[in-house]
Amino acid sequence: MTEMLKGTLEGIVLALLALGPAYGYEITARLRDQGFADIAEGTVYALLVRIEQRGLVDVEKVPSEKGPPRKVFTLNAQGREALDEFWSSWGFLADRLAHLKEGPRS
Amino acid sequence: MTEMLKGTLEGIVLALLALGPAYGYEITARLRDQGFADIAEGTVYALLVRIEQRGLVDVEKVPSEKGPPRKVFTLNAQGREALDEFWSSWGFLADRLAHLKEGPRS
DNA sequence: TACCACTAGATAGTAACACTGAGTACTGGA
DNA sequence: TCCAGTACTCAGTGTTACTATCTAGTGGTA
Repeated sequence: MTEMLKGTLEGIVLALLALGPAYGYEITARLRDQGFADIAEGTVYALLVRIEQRGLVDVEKVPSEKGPPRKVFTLNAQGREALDEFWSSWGFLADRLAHLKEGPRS
Repeated sequence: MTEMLKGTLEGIVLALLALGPAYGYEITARLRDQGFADIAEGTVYALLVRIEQRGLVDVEKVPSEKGPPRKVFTLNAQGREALDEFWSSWGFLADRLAHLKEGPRS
């Protein structure tokens, strides 16, 4: 399972960010709500650093009433493009897998 | 895309083997037929070594009319169990992703 | 004969990614 | 004072697919 997430988790986070800006801790919480209960915080933050460095998100520091300032991530144009590519790849894979699961004609 | 295959490719190969015994070269060809055009031969052989070492397949050497002897892989009980687990994990992931793609209620 | 294409498999080294585990920093309540 | 919750960071690890190269056997062809 953990291996299956590779590459996919990034797409999932991009999809979450497409719904609106969010900060790391919040994204982790949303992932848990979505059923991904056992994804480590460290994993999410590392992923966010990656997509920031690749320029897929805009970042803004926002002070928090509780705890250290939040790093709010907003999906930008490049990020939306990456998300589209992700959905395309995912669609291909899901389609192939669906064929394999029942009746592999062709 | 190549990252998204991690973990998934193993399941795909197990699913192919569930259709009947096959050897490496044949599996590579089948993958290409299935649309996975750019999967390197070396990748498939390495994967087959892994699933053999984990005891998911039975192996038999069969002489070939053309070229060196073939290593024919047959999915065994443990392999079928692993395949079931794979479909279960895949089902979960595909379900979550489908929710995310359109209308993320919950 | 010499060479090439096809079949068939093995292997060493690399990059990407998620995980573990620990740490820093700030707030408010018991 | 200590702990729980919020919020982020970082070093080190294991798995996996990729690239590139190599060995080996058969048959066809220049």
